[in-house]
Amino acid sequence: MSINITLPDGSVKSYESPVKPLQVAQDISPRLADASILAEVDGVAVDLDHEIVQDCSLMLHTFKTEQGKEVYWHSTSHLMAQAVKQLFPSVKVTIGPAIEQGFYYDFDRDTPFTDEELAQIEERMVFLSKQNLVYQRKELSKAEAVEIFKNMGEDYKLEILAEIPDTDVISTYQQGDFIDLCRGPHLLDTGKIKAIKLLKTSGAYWRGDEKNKMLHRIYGISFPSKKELEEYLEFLRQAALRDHRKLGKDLDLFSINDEVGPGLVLWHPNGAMIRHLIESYWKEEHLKHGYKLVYTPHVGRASLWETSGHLGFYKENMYSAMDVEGQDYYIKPMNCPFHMAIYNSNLRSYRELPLRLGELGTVYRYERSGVLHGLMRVRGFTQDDAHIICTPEQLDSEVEKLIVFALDMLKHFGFKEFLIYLSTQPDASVGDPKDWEVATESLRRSLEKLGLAYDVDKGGGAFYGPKIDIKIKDAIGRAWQCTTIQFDFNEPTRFNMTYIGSDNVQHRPYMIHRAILGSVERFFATLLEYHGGNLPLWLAPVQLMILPITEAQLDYARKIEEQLQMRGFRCEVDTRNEKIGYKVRDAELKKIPYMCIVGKKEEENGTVTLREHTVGDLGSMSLEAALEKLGLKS
RNA sequence: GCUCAAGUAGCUCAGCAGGUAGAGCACCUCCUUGGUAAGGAGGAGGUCAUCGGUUCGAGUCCGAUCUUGAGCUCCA
Repeated sequence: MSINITLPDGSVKSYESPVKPLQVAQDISPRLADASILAEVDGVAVDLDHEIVQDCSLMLHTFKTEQGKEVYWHSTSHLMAQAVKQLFPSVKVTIGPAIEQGFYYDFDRDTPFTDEELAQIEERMVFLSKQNLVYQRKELSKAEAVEIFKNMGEDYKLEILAEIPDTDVISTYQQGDFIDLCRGPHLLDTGKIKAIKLLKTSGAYWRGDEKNKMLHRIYGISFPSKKELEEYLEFLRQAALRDHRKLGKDLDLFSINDEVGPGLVLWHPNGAMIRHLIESYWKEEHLKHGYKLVYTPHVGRASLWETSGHLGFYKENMYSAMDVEGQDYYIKPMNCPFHMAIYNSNLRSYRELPLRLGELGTVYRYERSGVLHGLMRVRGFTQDDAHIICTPEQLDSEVEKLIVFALDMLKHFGFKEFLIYLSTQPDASVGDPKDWEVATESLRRSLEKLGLAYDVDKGGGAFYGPKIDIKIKDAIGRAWQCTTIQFDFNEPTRFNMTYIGSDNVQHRPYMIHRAILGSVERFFATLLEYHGGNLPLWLAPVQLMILPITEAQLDYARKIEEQLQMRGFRCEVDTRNEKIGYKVRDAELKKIPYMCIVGKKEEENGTVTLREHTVGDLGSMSLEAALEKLGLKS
């Protein structure tokens, strides 16, 4: 009898007796064996010492793959739990999964972990990793597992066990004196974990439910080499430099003021200029794409919000009512009811559809104080909102056009990587199941037709319709949701929206609620972080700073300024009585894309010397030549 | 909202066994008129988040409130 193992490249290795993935790796190359973390046998993740007894396909994962990292970090979280239990025996362990970047483990104890304790734990982890403790898998019955964790007094593990069917086989992993309930797989031994860093602590509710006890969470990360850890820590430092809150302060773009109120943004002149440029571009593009721009009020009567349903399903996000001559008015958390009202202001014909109503609409939502975050999460923000009202026949082409429009617009701002999600019907939802089917399929068809890769978020749609979300990938890998394309089966019915078809009969239109940038605030923040504050020329609030060498060139500098302004460039003259090096440094720190240096030589020759931000001197040239250079970049 | 941490000059931060508040940068004035990332001198600027308490005396200790940060939960 021989066992044939098919490798990912299609080649087959044969063995005469049962074999472990580690041995197969060893036979391919010792380096692979050393780097391997787990194996996938016929698509099932297993430990490297799992015995293969029959023909199968085999794939080995190293730290390079997602699964490899996940297992590596998961094993490290066990190591951390072991260290914590050794140092603080009275602490109870709960759960400790791998996350996107690293891992965490939640512990139950009275006080949070201090920085000193963190260092202590880290030290113990390093000590334990050097012991090369083997992660031993054991399979047992539920009753046996309950017995073990009961003796250990690990109540949380018992709670998890209680939810597992009695007949299931339970697995535990033990390294040294530490045993944990775990499905696995895991690393072979703790020695594989070479570089460890515990990053931060925080509170976390047991099972993520705020009614439960607050546990103490420790976040950490680990790598197979010190070098990789160093690189990661450097990456974190770079991320901090790109934080839009820091850039916003450094570049004087916006502020949030205590007295004005948390989550309410003040746009300073430079930030406002960038926003103006974004919005102008947005409006132009929407007009080109057949949208009609509208403006709507910031408040509306209670009855409007009753009709729309917001007072029913969105009330906890709305500010309390204000009294106007005995009537309740609410500040708007969304723009849609107003757009619906515009639609309903006339009897509509199918000839008018699709009707695309767009607005940069400022909305106010109550956000719990703990969730506010710079411009990413605020209480007053402007959505680049639009509602597309169309006939069922127009649905596909509208969705398709919309996706293309959204991606084109995001690309224009420099973004290159996108994550696309299709969210389907949740358990609790309104609308005809047939409509859900039609709408979801329309979304899916469009994505497929455009050849876009997407993930399905099953049951992740809004209660009123399925949606497509596009998230932008940051230069440092973080994803931020911008575009959302949502079907709405709720409001057309609630507002009794209709159109007269060619058959002279009233029909209910389809309605798509969409935002491409999402909110101007969040988009602005993402844009800033993505470019690290070095905005492309067309978005720079000041595109060019004119720097006279001495005060003698002030007049010449002003003349250059005038000519540049005439040509539509945003420029300023640094008139301060400072040396050129000082002014250059200042313009560099302000991340102004270009500098125009004018001294005696330039004035005599009627030229300018151009300098590009972060690049340096571009040499002397005529103003025309300089303009041409700038024109090409804009 | 919850847990923990923090709030000192416009910015970045120091200060403490409780004894009249400090630096650098930025700002203002003067000197310097200079060639691509900081020339020099001087000056002004703070009810140490707010309110209350302990104390002869509080930026420093205690409490409450507000705000910020890291998370949890929730979302554009």
